[in-house]
Amino acid sequence: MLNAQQKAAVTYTDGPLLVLAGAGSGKTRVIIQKIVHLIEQRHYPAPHIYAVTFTNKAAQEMKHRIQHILPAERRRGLKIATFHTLGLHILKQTPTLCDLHRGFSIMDSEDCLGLIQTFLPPARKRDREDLFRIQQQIFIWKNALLTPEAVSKNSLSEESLEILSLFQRYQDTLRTYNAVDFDDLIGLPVTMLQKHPDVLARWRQKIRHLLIDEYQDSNQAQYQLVTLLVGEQGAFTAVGDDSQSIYAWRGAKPENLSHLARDFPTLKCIKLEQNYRSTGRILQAANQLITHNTSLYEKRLWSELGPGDLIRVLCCKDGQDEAEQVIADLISHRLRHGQSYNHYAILYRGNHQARLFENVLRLQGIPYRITGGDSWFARTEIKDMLAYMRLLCNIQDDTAFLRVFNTPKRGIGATTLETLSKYARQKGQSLYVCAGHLAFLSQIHDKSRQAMENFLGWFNALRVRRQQEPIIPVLQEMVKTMGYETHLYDLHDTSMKAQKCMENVWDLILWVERLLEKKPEHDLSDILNTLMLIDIMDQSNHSDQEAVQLMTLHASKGLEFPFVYLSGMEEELLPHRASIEADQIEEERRLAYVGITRAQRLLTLSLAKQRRRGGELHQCTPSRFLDELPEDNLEWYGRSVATPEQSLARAKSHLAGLKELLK
DNA sequence: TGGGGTGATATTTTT
DNA sequence: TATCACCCCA
Repeated sequence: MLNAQQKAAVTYTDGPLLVLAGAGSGKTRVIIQKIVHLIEQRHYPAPHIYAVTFTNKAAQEMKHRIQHILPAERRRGLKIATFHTLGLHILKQTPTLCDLHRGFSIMDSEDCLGLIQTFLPPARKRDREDLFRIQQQIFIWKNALLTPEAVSKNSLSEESLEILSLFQRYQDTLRTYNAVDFDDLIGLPVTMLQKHPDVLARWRQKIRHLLIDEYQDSNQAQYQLVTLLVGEQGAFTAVGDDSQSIYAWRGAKPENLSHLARDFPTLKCIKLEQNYRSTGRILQAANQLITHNTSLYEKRLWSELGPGDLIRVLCCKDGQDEAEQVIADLISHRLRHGQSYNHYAILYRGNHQARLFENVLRLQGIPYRITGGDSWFARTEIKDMLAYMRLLCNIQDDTAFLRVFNTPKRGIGATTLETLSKYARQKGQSLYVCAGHLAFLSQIHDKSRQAMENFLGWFNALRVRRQQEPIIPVLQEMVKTMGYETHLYDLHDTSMKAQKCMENVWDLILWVERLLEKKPEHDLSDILNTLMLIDIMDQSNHSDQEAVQLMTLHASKGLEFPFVYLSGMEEELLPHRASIEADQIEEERRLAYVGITRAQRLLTLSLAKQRRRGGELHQCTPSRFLDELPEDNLEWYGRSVATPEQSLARAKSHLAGLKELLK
């Protein structure tokens, strides 16, 4: 059953609609029901409805839920995807209008960073901070939809001027590689649609209603894309909550919520304030915390679920102790209440905090699942394989070539590569293409030439087969003949590791195969691009074997769990140090808000008195956010403020204990 | 192949 | 400090 506001949001189709939905107010439900309403009641054909989310997980969840409501034939052609996937769809329709060709590659942030690195003089290559600053600036420009030319019109500092020239070179290189980065997936469609009204008209016809989840996370470029696609009449439903805006660092503009009212005068706005998720005390705590922020939209969440339990605060000695206490508590709680492990979540600010918990969980033999952290694609063997596949599809992709040409080692060294780079730059063609030129081959030593010719012969044969045969056997053949397994055994000191890597390689092939089965009309390059945007782990996560969930606060948004442990409630960690310095406490507070509102029935906060950070042992102060919670709702454990005497006494007794043990 | 030692390096969040 | 890549030796 829907409440009055939810129902209004679902059935309103007269114009642009903004739904301000507090945490746990049934936001996703509204989107799903609205899709159903559009199809069933308003007879929109499913292919004309597009729902966009920001994370794969959210998209996945939505697809999953709609499967249970709409029969397959009714939802055929319905699009539920991330913003970046939408951008990819648009690019794929008309790549040439964006200066791309069919089969273009997507490069991830790491690839892009590596690319920028190649532009810098060797002396600067090692300065990570420098590198990061450059990437960040380029990212900011791209998200403001600025071209290098546009940027150059402003007066710039010397440093910015230098970054600008790198930006220019970066963009040019991507285009010659026939590649795009993540930001291009949004930016290129926007500029293209602005320039080509006919294409825009086609897309407007195709997308008769656009639904956008977590609208507060959209950035400038994404806002532009939305306004273009929905046209003046504004056939869209945007759902968002400014209190849950936690992606400002990635360019998200929560102001986009209010910009909608400015750009669409007929915008209707509906607030959802009834929370169906959490018990009263948890909700009160969240409400009170967020009042310390200046928010764009006033709202007050309320719940009918009763007050529920107190929020517990576990004060721990250090990070290790925190992990042990939390997990001990979890174990006993589970036993006492006969709960299953997947009803528990441990949340934290940064991925590195997962380690301590992971260790203890493993020690206790408790099943757990970590979301986020290093993705599959960060693994070397996966990146290697993807590079091979990318090159197979797109021989312009020099980044892929650079990875491929000497992995495994083929006796083609730095000198040869340098000669090749020079030659290729002169010719203005890709490395792979040039590598086959006689004019180049004659310039290098016999041994290198032999190696290069062998490699090219082998790879070209694969490319020919790719055109004519089913792709999977070709890929399998490639893996078997490329000598990668031997390379792995050389690389790793244990055969165990090498075997594991090889398994990953075969898993990847398996994934490609499965994706192909699911979408038979796709070719390898489509699959590759899909893989770049979807983390394999997201999908395998669907195996719902029971396990405790570990994830960052960011990753937890949109999810809910009966029992939540929110760890690391300390200054410099939950308001993160960098955010304190950058004066971005409000975003951190929203992050805490997101964490608290994940809990349905029981929330446990934990903090450590000291924590090792880098080399040093760091004394921690409890998070200021703890002071901002209603004290009556909190129940403290172990809050003995240790005076020096107490510490001394504790140390003595500890020592005595040790002596006892030694006897 | 596997064990152990050394030295460098990291610490915010993600498509 | 803890981990990881890397290297050497058995």
